[in-house]
Amino acid sequence: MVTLAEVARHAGVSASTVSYVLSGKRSISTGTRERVERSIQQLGYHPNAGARALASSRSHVIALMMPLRTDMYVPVMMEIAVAVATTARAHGYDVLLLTGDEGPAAVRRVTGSGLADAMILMDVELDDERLPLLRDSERPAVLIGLPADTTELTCVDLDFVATGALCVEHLAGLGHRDVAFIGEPPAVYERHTGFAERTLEGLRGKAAELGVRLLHRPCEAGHGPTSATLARVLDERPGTTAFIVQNESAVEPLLGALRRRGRAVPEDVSVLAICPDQVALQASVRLSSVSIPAGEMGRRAVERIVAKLAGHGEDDVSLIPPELTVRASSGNAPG
Amino acid sequence: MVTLAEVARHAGVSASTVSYVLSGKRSISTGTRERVERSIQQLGYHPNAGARALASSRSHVIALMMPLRTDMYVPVMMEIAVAVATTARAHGYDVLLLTGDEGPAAVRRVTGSGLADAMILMDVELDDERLPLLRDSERPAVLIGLPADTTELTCVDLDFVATGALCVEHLAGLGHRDVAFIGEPPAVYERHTGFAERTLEGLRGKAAELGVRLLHRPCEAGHGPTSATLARVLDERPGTTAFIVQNESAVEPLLGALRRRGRAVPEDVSVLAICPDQVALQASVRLSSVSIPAGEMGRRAVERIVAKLAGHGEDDVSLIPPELTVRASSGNAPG
DNA sequence: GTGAAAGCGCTAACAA
DNA sequence: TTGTTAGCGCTTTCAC
Repeated sequence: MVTLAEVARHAGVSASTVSYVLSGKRSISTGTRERVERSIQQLGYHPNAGARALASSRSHVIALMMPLRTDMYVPVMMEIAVAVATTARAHGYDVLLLTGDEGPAAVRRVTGSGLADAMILMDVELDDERLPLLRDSERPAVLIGLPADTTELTCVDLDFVATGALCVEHLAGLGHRDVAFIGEPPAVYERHTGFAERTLEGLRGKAAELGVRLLHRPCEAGHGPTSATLARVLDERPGTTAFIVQNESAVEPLLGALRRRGRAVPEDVSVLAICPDQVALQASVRLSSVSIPAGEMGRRAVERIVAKLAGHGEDDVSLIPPELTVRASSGNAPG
Repeated sequence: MVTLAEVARHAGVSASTVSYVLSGKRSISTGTRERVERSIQQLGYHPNAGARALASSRSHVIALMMPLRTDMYVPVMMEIAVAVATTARAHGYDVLLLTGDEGPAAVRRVTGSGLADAMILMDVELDDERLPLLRDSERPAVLIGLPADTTELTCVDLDFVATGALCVEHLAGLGHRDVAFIGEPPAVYERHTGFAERTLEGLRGKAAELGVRLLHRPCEAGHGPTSATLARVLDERPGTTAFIVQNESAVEPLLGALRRRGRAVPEDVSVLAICPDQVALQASVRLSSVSIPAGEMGRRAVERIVAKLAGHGEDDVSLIPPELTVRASSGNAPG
């Protein structure tokens, strides 16, 4: 293993000079810098991460805590993770992957040991048990998702309240008066997941405002449960002319079930999805949708973290405004 | 920040004693151990990761290198990642997430800096450019997937050759003589991804052996491309009575397209998938399938790594035998 | 612009 | 069974 001392000897300078060439924390004459850089190349030197962390009390690692639940749409999680990793690298950080199963203990372990300089938490619940720890910790943290109380916390998320409102607005504008909302599986609501409740809030608020009748039905993944949910909705509200879907695994089954009942999209019923663009585009009907900006969320989270680690950057909530793309699945209410 | 020295003082013992209580590398009297453990609790001590890594030259971190490509089925990657993280934690290791975009440089960086003790690589190509580095490195590595040349390498994978053979065998046993194989998108084959080529090898070998006619068609994701592929197959081989699908995004579109053509599954055509159980179960027809044991692959990879880090464990290829579950989508050939 | 040297917190001989 | 101590490789004051 090549050490900094060996590089220093090879370049004929002191250890501190090599260190400063690497960190750029003091000015170095061009000649010296070049000599050092050449030695680094020739010897194939890589600074030892542990030694660096010990001496500087900075690991240059960001911890990313992911849920290990399987009832959330996985590609979104993955896209966030990849965006986090990529953005972090661009800022000189590596990413440590933590799964949710350790719970608050993981927060203690990682912050306590100096394994990571900061953390990003996904899948935040409204009253998340990790939050008190985060508030007390002196290490920066960013939540992807919004808890009930955001004081002393930095959060990044899609504005789901606005998303819900936007969906209702779009459909109301097309003349729909009876709208059904096909949501995530019941467990997601029972867990009080922030995004699910906030979407509902936006939906209900705007529906009340515009005099739209709204039916909310959580829905398990798969064809069977989706058909059953649809059947129930149409029994209870035969006049339903539009569906809002926030459940990737129900999108295609719903389209199939509507077809089997002879309901044409968008002539007889409109379908509006809240999902990643990829899902909207690959569905059997090109779906009008509000997209989930997963990559953008991951990127923003890292940028917030990096700013905080650099000293600037205060606590705040950064909500990404929803964007609705009209495609082939929404149209005027029939009649 | 609480240090080991403070714990030692608090417990009235020396630093090394605390260290040995933590590592278990030498026997400690029960009384001392209890005193030390109580001090650790009371002070809320967490060993500093950097210092530990520096002194022991072990970071207790395993790097996991993931592709950032999006043309592979994401839930499988994710399931592997979660299994790796969970299993690693159970063995006292953390997981560093690397995306593929740094390529071989990431291998150099991580092994050179001692950031990680070992690495796990996913999405291995047949002639992967990271392999020479891995062979030279003194740090253990495990590949999830199989390159062309496995000498000096440790690999874990589903036995895709056997998988292909098993699929043909099952269908041939049901009397099918004309089988079409709907594969991954063309890019996957052009990249010479190990699993795709090996599946094909198993398929072709067994088909030749049993006198089954096999048509291979790569297929892009989505409804449009899948319908087009199906149309082409049925034009070229009107007698096709069975489909093998190794492409999660084509499964449901294929079933839909067959329905639209009035072909009943499994009475008119059989469909056999190579996919995770979840996909097979959530499809509109419960699919006969060979499952992708993603979790098992992640677990095995970590166990191999841990064994190597402990000194035992030699290089070898660990192939998981395929398991075919017959569900509702495969049956006797018509006629 | 550069060097010398004192740690950072822990591990693992070596001693007792 | 326990203590003493010399590093591990780097950063960063302090001095020049």
